[in-house]
Amino acid sequence: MQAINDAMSLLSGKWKFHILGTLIEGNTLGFMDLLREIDGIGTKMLSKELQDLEMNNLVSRTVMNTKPITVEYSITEYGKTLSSLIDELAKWGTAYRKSVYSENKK
Amino acid sequence: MQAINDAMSLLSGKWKFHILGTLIEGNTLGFMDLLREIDGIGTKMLSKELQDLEMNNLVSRTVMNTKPITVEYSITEYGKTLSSLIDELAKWGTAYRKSVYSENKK
DNA sequence: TTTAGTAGTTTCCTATAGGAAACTACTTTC
DNA sequence: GAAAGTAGTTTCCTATAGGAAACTACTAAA
Repeated sequence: MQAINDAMSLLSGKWKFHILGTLIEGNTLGFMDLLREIDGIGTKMLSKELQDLEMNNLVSRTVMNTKPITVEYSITEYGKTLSSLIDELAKWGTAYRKSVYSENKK
Repeated sequence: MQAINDAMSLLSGKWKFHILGTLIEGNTLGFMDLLREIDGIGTKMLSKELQDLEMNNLVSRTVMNTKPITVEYSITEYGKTLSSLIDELAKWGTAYRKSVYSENKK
């Protein structure tokens, strides 16, 4: 059960799963891409959470030599080990949403 | 990705996964059992989180006709649909912990 | 030279999550 | 009748998570 603590210490917060999920399906995205794709997140949180994820080697950050400067975020090989977990979370969430919906129809 | 929001709205907080994991492996436990098994949790949080989980039909609460009164908490059938998710989370956490350990040995 | 795009950082604020400790209430045992 | 066990609730407090808005800094296009 301590393992759950370890996992959640990296994945806690409102946005981590979102960011990871978006990067897993989108492969590489810029800062603005993420800001647009992740509904409701602001620049401060996105920046901070990306730093967290980068520190833990779940996400890589590459500054591109372009004008204007662009930055590419992508999921690392290590980050990909979370794919099935995030898939299951999303699947469960979908099923839950459906069950609430059918409940409300009664 | 909205599905992740839905899932996390039920599972957010420091203790939900712990409680669910403990109930999945322990089957039925009393309030004091949970308090003893979940390291660090206090009565207030345990009580509040159990109420949340019960409201969402993930955990069932049964008052037993004993003296002194005892209450049995157990995972519901619906709650069991989270088993594989929690398993994977724990597995991932274990692997992560091992990788940090071997990193520190270098 | 002003506008718009890139990628953030900083400041200020508030809501809430969560902890510690004390308390209720009831019963049985010592 | 005091202590210890059941299962919580209540109060008080603080740390932090997270949001809004303004700001930096650089470049290209208009």
